[in-house]
Amino acid sequence: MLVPPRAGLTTEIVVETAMKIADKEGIAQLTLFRIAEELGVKSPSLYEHVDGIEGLIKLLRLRGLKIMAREFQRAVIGVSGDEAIRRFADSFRSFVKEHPSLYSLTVESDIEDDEEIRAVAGEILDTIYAVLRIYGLSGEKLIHATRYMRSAIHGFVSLEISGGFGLEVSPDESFDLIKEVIVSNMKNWL
Amino acid sequence: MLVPPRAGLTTEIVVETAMKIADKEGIAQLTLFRIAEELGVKSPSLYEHVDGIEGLIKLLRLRGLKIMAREFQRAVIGVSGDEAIRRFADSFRSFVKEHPSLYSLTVESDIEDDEEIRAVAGEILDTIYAVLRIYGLSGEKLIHATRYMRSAIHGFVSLEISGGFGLEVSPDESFDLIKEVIVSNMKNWL
DNA sequence: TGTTTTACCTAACTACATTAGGATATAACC
DNA sequence: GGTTATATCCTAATGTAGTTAGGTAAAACA
Repeated sequence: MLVPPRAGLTTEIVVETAMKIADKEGIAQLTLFRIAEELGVKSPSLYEHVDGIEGLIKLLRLRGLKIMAREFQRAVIGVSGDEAIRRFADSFRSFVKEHPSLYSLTVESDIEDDEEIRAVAGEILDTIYAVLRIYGLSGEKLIHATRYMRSAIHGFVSLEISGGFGLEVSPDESFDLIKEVIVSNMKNWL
Repeated sequence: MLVPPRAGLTTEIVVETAMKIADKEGIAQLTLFRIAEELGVKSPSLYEHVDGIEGLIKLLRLRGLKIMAREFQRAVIGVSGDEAIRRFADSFRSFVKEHPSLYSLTVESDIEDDEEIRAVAGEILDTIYAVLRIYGLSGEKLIHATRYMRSAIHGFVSLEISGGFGLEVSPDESFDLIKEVIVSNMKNWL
């Protein structure tokens, strides 16, 4: 049959499709109508698989955090110290460039009560902690240093994807410098 | 008359009201209907004063940038060097806490073709340049250093307002440390 | 004072999210 | 294999928001 009587959707397929639309066409284009069209069904049918647009966005947020957690862990496996920081920063930036909309969703956590989301976010934090503990950081110092590193990297990539930097001067070079600044700050944290 | 026949609106009043709603109730509540209700008119009437929701948001973005430009300039008047950096950072954070929604609008510039917006954004950059030139920075070094400082401060405050930090460890203390890290980095920029 | 302009209105249209209820393919079971 | 049950899809209809068209009366002006 050219048009199968059932599309054979799953929550997984809907989330995957939503992710592609969000990252390729922007978050504004992410409507149930648009997703349904892409999947060859009508928008009310999606309610069988996701809990409305709100529920879908929660799933996207979780998906984004899971990908980040995985990529960050892979990035720092087998390395430590300065090189681990550089690889973490690079994998962070790569993720954001590949999934700009997904990333923006992961930031808008808004007092997240979802247990699973909290767990994956905790995994990401643990990866950072593992990297920074090599520098002798622990306790509150570790927390402050982590906040600093997250701020600098998140700040850079979020300004970058929203077009906040001019392009006459190379953003790659700026990012390289920022990585080195972070590295040197960790070597003798206040 | 209890109900005046004309509300006597101006673009200014509409923008001001929109700003209050956005910052107090969140960007999601910022609808023409909500603004009209607040002003005692019907939503189509707003089209006399602003160019739809899109035009209103552009005005809000401009308004946000103008306030920022003014506050940052005032913050660093009469001081220079380390203290100027600290005051800039503090006024940045204060603005974002007071106008979280307005701030988020200023970040989503998206290849802004608006000449006025570009001009005000340039003013803000000039203030930062003026502060950092004291450290002997110029040319590309100045650009890189500026990007670093913006990234760290923007990163911190945007993570902070979106609830990205736990509260067991004081965010104020983290921010104080970040300011000192930035100061020391400027003293011997790479 | 008469005329024009402006600021508001109602009515109506579009887009999107959502719910209710129905049809049938697919799966489960006998 | 035939019957039943469930799940997946549908159409129809509702609510909210943005927007446009066109009307009316207040305000500005000459």
